[in-house]
Amino acid sequence: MPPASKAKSKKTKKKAATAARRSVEATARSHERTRSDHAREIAEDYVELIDDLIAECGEARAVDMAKRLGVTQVTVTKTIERLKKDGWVTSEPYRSVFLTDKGKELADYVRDRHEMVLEFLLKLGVPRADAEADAEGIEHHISPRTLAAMKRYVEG
Amino acid sequence: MPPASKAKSKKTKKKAATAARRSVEATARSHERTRSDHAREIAEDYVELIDDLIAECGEARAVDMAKRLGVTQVTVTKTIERLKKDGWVTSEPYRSVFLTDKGKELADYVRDRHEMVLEFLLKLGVPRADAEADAEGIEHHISPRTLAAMKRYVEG
DNA sequence: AGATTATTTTAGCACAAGCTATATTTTGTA
DNA sequence: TACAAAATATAGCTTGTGCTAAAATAATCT
Repeated sequence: MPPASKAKSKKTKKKAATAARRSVEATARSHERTRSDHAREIAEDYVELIDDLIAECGEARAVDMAKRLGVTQVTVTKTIERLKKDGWVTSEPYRSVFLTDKGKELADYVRDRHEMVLEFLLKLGVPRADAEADAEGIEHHISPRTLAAMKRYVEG
Repeated sequence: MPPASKAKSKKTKKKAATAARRSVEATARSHERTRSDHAREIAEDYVELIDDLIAECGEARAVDMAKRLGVTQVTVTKTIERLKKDGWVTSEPYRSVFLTDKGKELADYVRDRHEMVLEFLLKLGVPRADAEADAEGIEHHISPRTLAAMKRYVEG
């Protein structure tokens, strides 16, 4: 549990400074992003997983996705419906799931980004277990420019 | 739009390698985390904002929170109810919102982490606008150990 | 082929976060 | 002090992601 309850003095001044530094509009904008991008994050996770499963097993079946994602197969099916609606995947009843071209593109991008973030954290000195866990969480929020900066750090 | 459609060759081998490297259990575990931590993220955002508003305006009112978060006041009210239920804040009808001790602790932790992540990205060479946007997204997923590594980088 | 097993679908529920429209309460001012 | 404006609350809807239980379909194995 992070909140370690220490270092609570002389905070007030810092607070005001922080708040003043960024415009209200910018704050609202980024929070808007945060809020509604949850669906996009899930799409990214699914699409990457589907691509993995096709590479490993030759096909992506709901039951395997459910196992890997730690959810029920019903949840997978429903989400797949959404992804289909949004043009990331295709699937026929009782058949496995395939990526559209758009979906493949996303999967490739997501995988590269994931690997880069992980490498970056490792090189930064984060223990492997934490690095893997954090990479899962933060990968969705890494902009192309931040990704580029990470690449420079890893390669440089 | 990130997926840039290039570099799609010789991916297949890499995919299998990636998938094999991490255990199925570990993957499921982290996805579980991803899924249900959305509520925690929102709590962190609200708590930090409430703390900011109290520091700036003397009190945290729903209408100001709504403005900053880019949502309606109704949404704020409902979320505040949830936060109250979870012990982060207190509030009386038609009055402003206050943090519990637990809420203050969280706010302090979150603010420090946010500032560290932002400083880190800036030092890494990410342009300010991107750094600020990305910090909002990734801050919730930074474990204490990754935070420590960032601190070392910034200070070292 | 037929029965069993595995998988997928359907139906129906909960909860969180979003919205609009409307009612209520507080606040500020003529 | 009463009235208008501002803020908050309530009612009721949507969407997305969870769940369980039960029905339908596909696969498998004598």
